[in-house]
Amino acid sequence: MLDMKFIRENFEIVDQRLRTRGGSSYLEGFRELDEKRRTLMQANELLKAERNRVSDEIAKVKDKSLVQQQILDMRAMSQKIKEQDEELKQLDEELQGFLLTVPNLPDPTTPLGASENDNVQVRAWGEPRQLNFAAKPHWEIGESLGILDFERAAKLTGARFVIYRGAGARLERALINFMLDLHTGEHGYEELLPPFMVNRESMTGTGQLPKFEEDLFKLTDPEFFLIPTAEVPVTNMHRSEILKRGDLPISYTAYTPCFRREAGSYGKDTRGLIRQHQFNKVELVKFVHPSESAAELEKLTGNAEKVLQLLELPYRVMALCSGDIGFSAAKTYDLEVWLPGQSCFREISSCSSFGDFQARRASIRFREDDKAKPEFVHTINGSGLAVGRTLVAILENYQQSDGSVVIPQALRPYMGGLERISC
RNA sequence: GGAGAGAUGGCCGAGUAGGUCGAAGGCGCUCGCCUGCUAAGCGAGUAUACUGGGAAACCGGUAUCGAGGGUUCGAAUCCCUCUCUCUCCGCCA
Repeated sequence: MLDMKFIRENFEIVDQRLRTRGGSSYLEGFRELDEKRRTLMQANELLKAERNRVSDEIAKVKDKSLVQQQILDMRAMSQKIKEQDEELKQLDEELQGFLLTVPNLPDPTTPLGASENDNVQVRAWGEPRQLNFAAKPHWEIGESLGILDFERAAKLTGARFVIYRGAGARLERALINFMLDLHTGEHGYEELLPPFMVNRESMTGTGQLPKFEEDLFKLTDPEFFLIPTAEVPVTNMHRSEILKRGDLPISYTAYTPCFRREAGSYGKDTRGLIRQHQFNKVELVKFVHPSESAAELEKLTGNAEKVLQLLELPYRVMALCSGDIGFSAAKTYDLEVWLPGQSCFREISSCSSFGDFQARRASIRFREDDKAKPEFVHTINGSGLAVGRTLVAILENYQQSDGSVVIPQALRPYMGGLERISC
């Protein structure tokens, strides 16, 4: 959420920067609504001040029969105040609802552009493997090795689900452990295992709601939402808290399954593991001091890259352009891994800084020192990595001409020493 | 699922026959004094949001004692609903 006062005082600049996301103005109607609210509010508070003053006077008088007239006057005034309160509440809700649907300001370092075609490659690591045989896509490899079963998963649940079997299930589990061990052991993150369902407030705190409800799986009675990413429970952990300066930066890593409706993506990536309704992810989340936010994004991105490097999977780092960054993000780096089976780079991690956008929504603050007023922290998060897509990358990059798949060196300890998956 | 207890400021904790309570007291913290170190002592200060004025320092208003409604001229205090926490019983991985 953007600061209402900031929008008011910098309207043109804010409007202009938001427009770099594409589409028309996001601030239509803001000024009128804001003006209306403040005008009413001033009138209303004037009445309340008067009521408080007279009520104090009444309190001082022992014999209430002497102040019958004032009591009657105040009765009428209270009625008026009540009506205004009602009207004001509506305006507040309207304004709040409005602000919740305004996306974050793109960071000045976010490249300008209209679509993913305008994203900028920042760096690349590793040489895309040249296989001396016809590379197969991962779903063919997975099915022929008997480690991925899409058909039976469709029977159990439906399209966009999978059953991992045998070495495949173990490989997924090995990746999760490998990533968590790396981030906790080498990169200084604290491991969390949060709830996989959260309430509406949490979804609003990180920006999924109110705008993107159709992307979520929702439970009723009680109303919970299945998390689309661990970012939601982990970021909301410190919702409505005031942290100490010395606590920052806070770094958490968490494995969770992620649940996404993938509404509007019908026809896209229908085959294989790339786009599932349920997938596993190890997430990295940081709460940082505003002055450290840029550096911490670089660090977190590097932490995610490290996973790919240790697995020896070639990738490139893309800076997303203003038209392609997410609703809550100010700046985003995507890590794209090379997939020989499909001859393309695919997103395997998305690392974003949010400035104080999420912190303001979720009211996550800190004090510079014990004397200082609370300020909003900055939040940063990224996948470290999407586990299913990592498995895809391994299958496609490590496939052999005989149909088997070699296990990357770094994972073998997690696979009980297994060096190769074959039929 | 059944029975009971509770939710107050950064923390602990008073306050329930409605008004002088944004809220005692303590701790913590900040500034100053004092003490040749440390500890102790003394004095002052120390919530947040919105909003009006001001370049700013700052000054004023309103709201907030789990959340939302109600009663009242006036509610932390009374009534209703909800959420959460704790204890006991049942059930359960």
